Amino acid sequence: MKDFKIYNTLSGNKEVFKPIKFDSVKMYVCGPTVYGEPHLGHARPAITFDILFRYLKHLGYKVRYVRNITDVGHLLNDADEGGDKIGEKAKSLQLEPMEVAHFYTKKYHDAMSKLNVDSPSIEPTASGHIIEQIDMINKIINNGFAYEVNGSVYFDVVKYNQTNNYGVLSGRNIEDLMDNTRELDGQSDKKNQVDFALWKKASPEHIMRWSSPWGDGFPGWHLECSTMSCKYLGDEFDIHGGGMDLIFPHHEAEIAQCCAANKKSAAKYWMHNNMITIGGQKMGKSLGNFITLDEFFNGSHNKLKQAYHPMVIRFFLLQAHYRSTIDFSNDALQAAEKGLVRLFNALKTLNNLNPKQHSTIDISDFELKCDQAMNDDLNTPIVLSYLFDLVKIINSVNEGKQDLSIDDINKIKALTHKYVINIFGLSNITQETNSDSIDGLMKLILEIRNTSKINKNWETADKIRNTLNELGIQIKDTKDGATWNYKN
RNA sequence: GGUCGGAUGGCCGAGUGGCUAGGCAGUGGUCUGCAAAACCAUCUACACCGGUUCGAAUCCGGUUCCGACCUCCA
Repeated sequence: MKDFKIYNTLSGNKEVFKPIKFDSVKMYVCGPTVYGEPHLGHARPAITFDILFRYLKHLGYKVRYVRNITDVGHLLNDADEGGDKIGEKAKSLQLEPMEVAHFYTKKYHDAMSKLNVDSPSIEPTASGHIIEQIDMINKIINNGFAYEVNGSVYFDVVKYNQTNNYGVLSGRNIEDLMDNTRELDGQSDKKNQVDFALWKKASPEHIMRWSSPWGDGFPGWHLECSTMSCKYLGDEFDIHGGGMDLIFPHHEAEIAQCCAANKKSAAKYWMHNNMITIGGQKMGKSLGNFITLDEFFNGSHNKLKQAYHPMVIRFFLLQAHYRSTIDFSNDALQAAEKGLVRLFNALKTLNNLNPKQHSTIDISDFELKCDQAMNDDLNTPIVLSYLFDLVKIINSVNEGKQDLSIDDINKIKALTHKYVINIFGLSNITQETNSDSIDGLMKLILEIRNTSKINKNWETADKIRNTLNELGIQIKDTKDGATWNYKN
């Protein structure tokens, strides 16, 4: 437990993880804005931090994991007007904004559930914490780090930076930011371009709005995470996670808000997953190449050659380290699918191995090696490589080329269950039959085929094999007779 | 333009100053009436140019290319 290292964006180094309270961990991860179909980009942080959540629990910590739902329509463009995503969607569909948010929240939950992402401990919504956000704004104003103009409230970054470091996380310095920030393309109420909104006055046509001491409006787009993490995890908590694209400005602003309000910088460890690409290209709304999770699951996108089981996507993501970019392509996904099937076939084989008196192969250090890989900043691809070494061993034993004792078989069972099922959250994608009548039918058909084979009636035997194949059922002739399974 | 990261074999993707990552594909084999499946074995590598070192894919410098953020995004 003491050797668990994670990469902290704050320091730029791997650090030994030490929770603030010895036996419990408090973590916060930025969740989705629910205005559109959940897509591949949502899967990466969800799965990365699901693995972390599971691993921390496995290490024996009590974990409180908070992941928000952003259901407040923040401005598309912080500079001035521009619509908000949820509001725009609601207008175009002629729906109440909360109908839009609810619809996509449900879709997100469905997709996460298919990916076997565990539900976090708390999943708060931004709209449910308007009062808390207003309170936090007041704190920041009272501490002198925010100002009100025309019904909007802005964070005074320049003033904040005199006593704090705006840029601790992202490594930016304020002078560069001042130089680089674009010319205002409209009149802005902000004192400086680097300032960001804590509260925005709602224009008459803005449909998502709440009343506040500064008039009708809506909270700024960095505030909810600061507010909700403080509310449920305290002013100081252990881990804050999210995608790398959020480092600046979102997480930088969160730190500033928390310091300005509470004089404490919120999280001790900041963890960021890298992005995904599709065919080597960044996936993004603006590029129009994003593929929704549903499209992956049913193969309906024109860039996909087939449907991919959610577990294939999960497995595929685990084959890369979370801080590397990962490229999605049909070739890579098909490779992952085969690898996943092979892994689970071996686990099935493992249950039927004949133990011998002594093992001819030493498996004693596999668990240690797996643990070490996980402790090294969640190196899931290395763990998988060890698991595939075990696959090879299991198959060799099954072939009679190696022996394993009952003790060692049980050790392997425990180890694979711990990693494959509990920590990685994978499951078998091969369809198992669940119908007695199908089982009986197949048994009959295979018997008839076997009789044909004995009688050297190849025509009938092959017809059975080929027809079943066309129906999606694969016959496998083995030494011990024929078996069958559904093709994926 | 500023800040940061990357370039690994046919594809994906780890890693590291000397010791085979792994998956998929390919090739060879086992099995089979034939095939498929399954299993076993195995080939292809570290962008380019210099430097440090007994030794570099791994460290340092330079070059080229790619990407991320700076603007909504996971």
